[in-house]
Amino acid sequence: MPVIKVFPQDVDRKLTEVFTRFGYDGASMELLSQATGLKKASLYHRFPGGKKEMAQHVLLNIRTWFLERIDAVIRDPSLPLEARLAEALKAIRDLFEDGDRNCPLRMLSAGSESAFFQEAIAACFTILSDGFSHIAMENGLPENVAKAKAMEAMINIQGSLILSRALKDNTIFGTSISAIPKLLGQRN
Amino acid sequence: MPVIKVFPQDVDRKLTEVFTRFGYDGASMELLSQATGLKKASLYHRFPGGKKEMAQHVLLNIRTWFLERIDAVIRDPSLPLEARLAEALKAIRDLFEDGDRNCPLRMLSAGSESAFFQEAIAACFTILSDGFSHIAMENGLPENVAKAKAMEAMINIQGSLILSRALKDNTIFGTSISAIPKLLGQRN
DNA sequence: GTCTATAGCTAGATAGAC
DNA sequence: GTCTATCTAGCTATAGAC
Repeated sequence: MPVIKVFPQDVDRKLTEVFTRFGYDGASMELLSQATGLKKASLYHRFPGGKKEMAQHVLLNIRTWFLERIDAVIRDPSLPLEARLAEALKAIRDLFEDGDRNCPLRMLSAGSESAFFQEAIAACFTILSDGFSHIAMENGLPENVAKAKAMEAMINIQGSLILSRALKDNTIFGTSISAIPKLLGQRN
Repeated sequence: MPVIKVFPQDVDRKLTEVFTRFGYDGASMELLSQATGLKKASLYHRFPGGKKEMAQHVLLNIRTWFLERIDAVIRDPSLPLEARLAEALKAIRDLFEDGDRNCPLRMLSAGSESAFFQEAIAACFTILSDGFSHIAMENGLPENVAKAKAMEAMINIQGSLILSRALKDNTIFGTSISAIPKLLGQRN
């Protein structure tokens, strides 16, 4: 009989899912308990700080995801430049399920504890921004232009996701993602 | 002694403010009561459907705002084309307080009743989209291009607002708004 | 480490006086 | 039309058995 019945990574996945779908205020302990299969008292055992600590933990996992699936890929010397960006964008499509899934960073950046999460959220966006900048500079753009284009790419991702979901049309998201390589100076 | 102590338009403003700052789930009846200066029972007298009806009412007001401050301005024949767009963009800067204020449409598009509000939110975005398209076509762009550029402009507004607030840098929002006239085919 | 049970509070919502 | 007072259900969080 194992002591840990539910694996931490499964709990993490489910917590992320609930916060992403319902936001911080909408993610009740009851929902989090049902999704993870752990009773509320068990969740408090793993996260003594309660809901706030769970969300913070989710944000740390997302940061790790950005480091592994974006930053590391974009700086992987074993891949050609175009393939690195293609893989990073593939990861982003997966993260947002081609427009079906909300952005967890955005969902946690609103709500009653948003100030508490601000730093962790900004850190994730900065990883992405630096990655896109790196690509743009490798594509020959000067640093200030590369940074502006990287910001534009992030704006397109966030904005297109919102409009895709508001207008129930995922092609908005798909089109925006497809335009990013050219935006970052990639020549076809 | 007036029967109505608090004017409806003041109540509407405060309700909008609370929903915009805290989102649907974060906007408690207590917060809404304190902000409006009306006790909870009085709010229920004005909005028998409770919080859901208040948010729906807020969305109808926003739709009116878009019709008056965006649609009417953009189609105002007494103004030159560039001035119409400039005034509409000024209204948008005001609406979002140059990046300090969340988008009420976005804040209501997430949360436990998001499906209920979806149609009203999409209607507002459509007014803006049609207005931007109109400008772009008047600037000589073909319809399909105009529609794509209009969508891009809305994506830039929503995305830049999110990143401005996440990174605490309102120049992101300002820069994106400034770029919209050129995006919609305006020649300087 | 997980559970049942429950405390203590706040949520949305209502009754009825004025 | 607004209020005080209150209801019930849900919330976050904890105590203590196993």
